[in-house]
Amino acid sequence: MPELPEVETIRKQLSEQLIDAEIVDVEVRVPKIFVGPTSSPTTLGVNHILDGEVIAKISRVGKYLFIHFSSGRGLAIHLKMTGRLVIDVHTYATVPHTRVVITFKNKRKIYYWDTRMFGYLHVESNIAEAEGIVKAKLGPEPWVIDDSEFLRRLQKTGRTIKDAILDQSLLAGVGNIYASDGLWLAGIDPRRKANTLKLSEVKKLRMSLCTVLERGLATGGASDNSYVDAYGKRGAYQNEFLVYGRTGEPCRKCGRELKYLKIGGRGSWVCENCQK
DNA sequence: GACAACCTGACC
DNA sequence: GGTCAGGTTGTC
Repeated sequence: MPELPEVETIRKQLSEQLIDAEIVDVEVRVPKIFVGPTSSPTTLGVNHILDGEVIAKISRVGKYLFIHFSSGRGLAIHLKMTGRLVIDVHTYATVPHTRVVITFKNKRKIYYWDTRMFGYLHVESNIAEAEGIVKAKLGPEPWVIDDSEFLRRLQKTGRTIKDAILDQSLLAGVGNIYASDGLWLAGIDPRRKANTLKLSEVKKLRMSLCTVLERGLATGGASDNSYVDAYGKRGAYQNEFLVYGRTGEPCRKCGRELKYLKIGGRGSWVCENCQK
């Protein structure tokens, strides 16, 4: 599900609600999702490994979330395709696919819900260090990468530009929705080889990616499929997709039919008139 | 760099 | 029955 705007929305909401909250226990319904500090799954049932931990800060790198405890320990979280983190939406206690429940001393609860179970919560003994390792592995986010650095990175690969911007080690935070929409806004064909882009096109692409990510943030994210925010509410970016998922619908610039393509195994949408 | 794998569910 | 799905990792 979630790309940078969705994960950032959740990060903000968790921060608003749960700074200084103290954990009393963690209910593990699927052990492989709540992973212990030795990188091994925990056991089924109530787990006391985080008892007494107090949330000091919640940060995000790309699509990863880091819950920092005042002890220096923490949780590294990735929601992958269908992960949700919701606060106090108590219907989640009994609904199918709730995998982990964290309970706080003030009676509040975080439910981790995930149909496909690709996501995880990793217990980290040093969360700052864990965050640093992820940060080092990932590329910069679109609003901080330098245009010439972006160009340099794109010139090193023979892949399509679509594949390249989805590569988190090249550029962090962009997923299939914002990649598809950003390429359309920049007027660049997703099938182009990344190393054929000129500096002027790279600049335009970076700006366009920033624009669509900011639009995603402003609308509370894309709830085309299963995404909901930390309050269980849907975003609205799906109502203004530029091309994502709009097979056969008219291009918002020229009115021509948008085409569906498969690039690097992922769905892609393109206006062959506007994207070159 | 291509492709399968990790899973479940929705849709044709 | 088959294909597709917002992501990442590990294999050839």
